[in-house]
Amino acid sequence: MPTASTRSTPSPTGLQCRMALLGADVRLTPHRREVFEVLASSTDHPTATDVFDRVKARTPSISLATVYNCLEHLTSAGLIKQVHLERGQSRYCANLHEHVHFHCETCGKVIDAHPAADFDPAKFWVLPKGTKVTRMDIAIHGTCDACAAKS
Amino acid sequence: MPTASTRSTPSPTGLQCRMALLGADVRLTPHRREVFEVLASSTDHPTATDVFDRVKARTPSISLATVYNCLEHLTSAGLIKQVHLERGQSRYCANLHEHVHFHCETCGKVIDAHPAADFDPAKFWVLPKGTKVTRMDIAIHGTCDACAAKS
DNA sequence: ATGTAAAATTAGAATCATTCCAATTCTAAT
DNA sequence: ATTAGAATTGGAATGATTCTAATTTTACAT
Ligand SMILES: [Mn+2]
Ligand SMILES: [Mn+2]
Ligand SMILES: [Zn+2]
Ligand SMILES: [Zn+2]
Repeated sequence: MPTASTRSTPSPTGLQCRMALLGADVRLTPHRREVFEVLASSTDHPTATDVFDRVKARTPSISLATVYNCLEHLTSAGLIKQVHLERGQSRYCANLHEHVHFHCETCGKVIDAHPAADFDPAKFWVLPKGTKVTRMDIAIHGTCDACAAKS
Repeated sequence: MPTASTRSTPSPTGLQCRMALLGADVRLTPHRREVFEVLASSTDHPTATDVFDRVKARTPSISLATVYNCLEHLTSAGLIKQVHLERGQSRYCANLHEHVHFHCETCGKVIDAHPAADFDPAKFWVLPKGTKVTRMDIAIHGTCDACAAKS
């Protein structure tokens, strides 16, 4: 008869699926789980302190240093993505599908934008022969629907 | 007969042409000229302290605060561009042609990459109806020709 | 030329996201 | 139960950038 200490986790989390899928090996501590859960249930690309505040609601003892640490480990394992806009604080994103970020310069909202079906990015810019491209970082700036409507 | 203090500037600088072209109005102080000259003769996207060091060679009395100030004024007049790569220090670029930046992750070099002739960026990502795009920020990461050859 | 107000320049202090550090606590395997 | 390695913690350190308040320079009117 399973006791509290031996019961298995309630259900495979998105995190576990993700780890299996990616063959990532990070120790899955309770804190890292919490940080991931917060991020996976956010669509607004929170900063480290945003994540800190949200995790704190459920785990008041966690420290900001640990949040930074968790975000760093989850990121380098490829389980989440770090997002940079201009020189603002780093934001984090749990969406692993190929996508870019739209930033509304009026309200500050950051939303995901996915590439159209027929999109091959590498061929649109002229690079010196021999250059190897590994990754592109694309941010689109403008005004979101709601803000555009207001003006 | 023109004296040293009244003689006109030797020749229209790139900066003056640029100002006329853009209808920009910034006071053209000697420091701002120097900062612009340094940038216009660089292809490596120097940081503020890089610019500081280079200007200092010709004008040893200039301060870092002034360099930041000049870069800020030139940027907001649209005479130069500020460049952001990940969370590194801001870099600056005097190339006003539409272009993106290639960053070699091995040697750190940053080079300009211009769009292919038939390029219309706005249509490649799916954005919510009503979104207005004003600008895109694109960085390409990888290995430059020289570094790729070495490995 | 001289005086005046606005703008530029300066050194140094302040800011603030992030990283580092050293001490403590937790975890997993023996 | 021991023990080594990893995670967590609070607080200090870092470093690019911005701010401040004093000084100097500039543009313009007298
Ligand atoms: Mn995203
Ligand atoms: Mn450039
Ligand atoms: Zn908006
Ligand atoms: Zn290189």
